[in-house]
Amino acid sequence: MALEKSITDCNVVHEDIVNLVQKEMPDESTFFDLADLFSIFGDSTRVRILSALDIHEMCVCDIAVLLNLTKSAVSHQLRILRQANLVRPRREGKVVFYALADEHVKVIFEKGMEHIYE
Amino acid sequence: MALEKSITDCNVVHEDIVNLVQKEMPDESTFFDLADLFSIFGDSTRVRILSALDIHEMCVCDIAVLLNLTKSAVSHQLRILRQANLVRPRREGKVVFYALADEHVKVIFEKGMEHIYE
DNA sequence: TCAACAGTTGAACAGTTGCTCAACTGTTAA
DNA sequence: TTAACAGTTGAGCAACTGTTCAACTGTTGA
Repeated sequence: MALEKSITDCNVVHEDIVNLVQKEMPDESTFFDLADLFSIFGDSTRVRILSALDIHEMCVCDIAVLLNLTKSAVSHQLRILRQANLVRPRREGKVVFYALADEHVKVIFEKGMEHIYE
Repeated sequence: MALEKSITDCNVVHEDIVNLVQKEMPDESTFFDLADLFSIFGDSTRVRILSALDIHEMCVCDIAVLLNLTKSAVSHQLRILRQANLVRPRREGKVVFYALADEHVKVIFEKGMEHIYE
């Protein structure tokens, strides 16, 4: 694939490297998906919710009290987490319990921790 | 530690669970650090830069041409990546080469991919 | 049937963020 | 010394995001 015409004001300094990297790199859409996933982890409120649910499933009120947020704020964030398949709701009467959807969350967490504490 | 007075309009529905989770959860500052790290991965431009550098070290011009961005835009993003210790600069004459700082980046990437493609 | 409460939703607002632009620094080569 | 070019930086702007507020739905129990 040829290099697209650049909007930059500089010459290609190392065309061989650019071509190599362009050939090896994943599809552009992959990066949008990746960025979307990581930006969900990029908010401390959502990360705290995920961390809490990693310990025990909780209802919206529990989370709100634990993190000192309004039910509304929690619910908005849970919607985002739900849409990303990171949490799973379970209704029991008036109460909706949320739990982590899978193990990936935990692993991504741990890798982030490792980077911070080195 | 006692539960802080909640701003929510709801009663604690499951006080035992809230207390358990509160006891087990990491420090609040941990979540700010984690969110800061992940929000860096939460932008497709930065993710693309990191992915490119994962294949080969590159100078600012190379990256700009590859991703069809201005040098300025790339430089701004590289500063953010530098400050987070995710990339490392190496000057050679007029040219500054950037490379990934460590292996964590790669691992965090891969875990993100795994979640997307399941 | 209806009051009470858990949870959801959409609009609005404040704060944040990524890019552009223009001016700058640093290095090389003539 | 100075022109040329790689890269950096700060201000400004447009787009995005998280919270609040108010109104809503859904379920329970009296």
